[in-house]
Amino acid sequence: MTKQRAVILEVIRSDMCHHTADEIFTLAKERLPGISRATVYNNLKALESAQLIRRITGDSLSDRYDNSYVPHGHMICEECGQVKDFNLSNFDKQLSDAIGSEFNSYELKVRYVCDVCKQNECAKTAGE
Amino acid sequence: MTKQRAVILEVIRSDMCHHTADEIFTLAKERLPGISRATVYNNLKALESAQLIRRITGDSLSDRYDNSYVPHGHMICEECGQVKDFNLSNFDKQLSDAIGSEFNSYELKVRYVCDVCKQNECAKTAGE
DNA sequence: TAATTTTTTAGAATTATTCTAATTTTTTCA
DNA sequence: TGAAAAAATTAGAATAATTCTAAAAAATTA
Repeated sequence: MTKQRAVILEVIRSDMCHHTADEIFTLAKERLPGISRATVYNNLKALESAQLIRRITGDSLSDRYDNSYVPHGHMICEECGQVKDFNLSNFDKQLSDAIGSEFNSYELKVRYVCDVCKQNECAKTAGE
Repeated sequence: MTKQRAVILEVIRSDMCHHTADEIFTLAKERLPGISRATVYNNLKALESAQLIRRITGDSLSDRYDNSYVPHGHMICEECGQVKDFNLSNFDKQLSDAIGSEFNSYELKVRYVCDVCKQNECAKTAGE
């Protein structure tokens, strides 16, 4: 665990946001000005192999990183892009039944419009 | 519906594979040698907006396209990369309950090892 | 401490995708 | 039908995320 790796992990754990590699690079740079982009990418990979974080793909152009390795759902607001976590009870069992096999992990993303944006939408529509 | 768009849609519908944009470009080129990459990308977007196909993100570096717009699960073998479809019954209800809101779509990917690869793995292990 | 291994760094290279501007095709409707 | 307008296509340049490379630095081992 080098100091670069420690800082990267701290950045990811410091809030509930699901940051992109580039955001993590920027945040890590505040504490370790000399850090290089390649180091961030290398360590994100290493941390995922070590099951300390989880990569979540496909929300935007760039991948994001979750501070928990345990699979769970992500709900993504289509208006503001905010990502929240959620859980389904007994989902592992349900999933292995459905695919007829054990599995290693899953990724579940739901696209919706969050309450705040829903209100704004109504406001916008009403104003027209 | 231009002839380029028709060919792209045919390519996607011609088999059960979930092709990448680049594969679709190559396959479309066989039938329409002058077709351009930009046309493929433009039309994949247009076809998705028209709800005729669905983009699936994050399986590999490049996005893939599904010949059905209706959300369903994808099970991805971690060894050979093959993608299969699967369904969960009553999943829509379960999902909206879990997130406490209606949603627009979801994406569910399960990583596992398919039967064929599982056997090969055993064979490999046994041979060592 | 010396030797070896691992990590980091800066920047080049690669890959997927988007953008641009010119051209072609399609559509509209007089 | 045919001129005008709108939409789609093309080739290639531009962009953005990520990976690669080779040299330097740091950490580990003996």
